[in-house]
Formats: sequence, C-alpha cells, structure tokens
Amino acid sequence: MKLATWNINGIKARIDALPEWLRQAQPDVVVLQEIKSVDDAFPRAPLEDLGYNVETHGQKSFNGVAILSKRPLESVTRGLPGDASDEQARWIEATVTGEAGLLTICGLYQPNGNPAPGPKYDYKLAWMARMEARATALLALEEPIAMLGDYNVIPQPEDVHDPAAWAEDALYRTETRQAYRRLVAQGWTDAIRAVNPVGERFTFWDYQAGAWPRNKGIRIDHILLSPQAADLLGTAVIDKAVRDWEKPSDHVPVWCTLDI
DNA sequence: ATGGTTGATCCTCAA
Repeated sequence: MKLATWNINGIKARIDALPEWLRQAQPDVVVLQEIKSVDDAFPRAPLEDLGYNVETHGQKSFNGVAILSKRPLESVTRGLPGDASDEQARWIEATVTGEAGLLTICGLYQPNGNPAPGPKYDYKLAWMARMEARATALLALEEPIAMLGDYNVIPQPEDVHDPAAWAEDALYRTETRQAYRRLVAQGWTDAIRAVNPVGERFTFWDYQAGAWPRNKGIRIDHILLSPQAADLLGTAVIDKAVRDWEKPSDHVPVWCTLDI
C-alpha cells in the first residue's frame, strides 16, 4: 500500500495539480493539510472521479485536513482529543483494511507556532503534548499505525539549509525538537529517515526570496510508523519534482510503501 | 542584500 502526505496550501488553488499528481503517483491513501476550506465547499468530485473516497475535516480560510483513500475509510474521527475548546481543524483519523490486515491512518497538521515565544508558540507546544498523549494510546494497540502530515518540526540540523538562521524559529527551537523527540522516542519510526539515512531530504521551500531555486529548504513533512507498521516498510520518497510544477504548493508530497 | 510570495478573504492575517 502506498501512503502519502501533502500540504497542498489550499484545495481551490491546487485543484488541477492534485488530481494530476494522483494520476501520476497512484497512491492508495493520501492525507492532505491546509485544505483551507469548509467541508461543504471541498471539491470532492474530481477526486472521487479518480476512485478516491474522501473524508474532510475543514474550517473557513485556514488549516483543514483530509484523507483520500482508494479503499473504504472506516471509523473516521475528526479533531485531536484533549481540548474540547480547540476549534482548529488539524487532525483526522481513519482505518483502512489492506490485504494483510487493518491499518490506522492519522492525518495531522501541527501548528506553526511563530512568532516564538508567544501565545501561538504556547498553543503549538500544548498541541504537541496532546498529540503525544494520543500517540501513546495508539501505540498501546500494538497494530500497524501511520501518522502522516505537516509536523512543522525540523528534527535535526541536516533537515535545514542554515541551522543557525533557524535557531529561534518555532519550527526548530530547542523546545520544539525536544517535544518531537519525546514523541518519536515512544517507539515511532521516521520513514524517510529510515530509508534515506543520509543526503538531502527537504520537503518545503518558501515562496519568498527564491528559496526553491536557491535550495533553501527544510524537512517538516514526516511519516511516523508504529513498530508493527515499520516492519512492513518498503521505500520512502520525497517527490521533489512537484515543486517545479506550475502553480506549486510550497510543500511537496512525501510517501512510503507498506507491505499490507 | 533584514530581502519578499502565496492563499483566502475582504485588506489583513497566516504561513
């Protein structure tokens, strides 16, 4: 099964590029971030025409996540547990049945958190703590689970073009990386890092200041696998060429294969 | 070289 994550930065702006990528890449499951749409306005038909089931968790203007799957999506839940007052649409869960059993999919869009420090950064750290709690509960199931999305976390120095310049950024500062490290240390496998232990692995290039042509990128889109899913890992790829498409998102698709 | 782009919405905010 081929699983992908892509922050599309607006479904309306990517309504040509997304179906084109789906046709070329043929993923079985895709989680999307920053759909920037309410559920009722999400253009389902062009995706359903390609054979995908569509589940969205949207909000007006900002954020919003979705899962597309060629196989039926079951047990769909929306929203990250732990704070009933949180109105930001950043988490969706579902299960799919593969040929070799059940797979749980979590699609996530962690808060950016800038400027840091400040209330937005406090919200990011609180959200990460809530995700850590949800991940603990999921891991206890001892089943194949994949948590894919835009984590807004640069895990290590080799994941950013200029570590010193990013030292105080919410995506890289020490507290952020510590929180991410606590999550991974529960027992999750970073699929891209496991398959590509060295070399360049950026997933995001800012629209500004020629970041893409100058290759001033960062790696913030991740696929974390439970031990039972990591045992099934095949390949893991960053689809960098998509950044050169006409009217691109600032993120590119990241995908892996699981033997399930 | 403290630069400058995109998306959604309603002109400013978020990234």
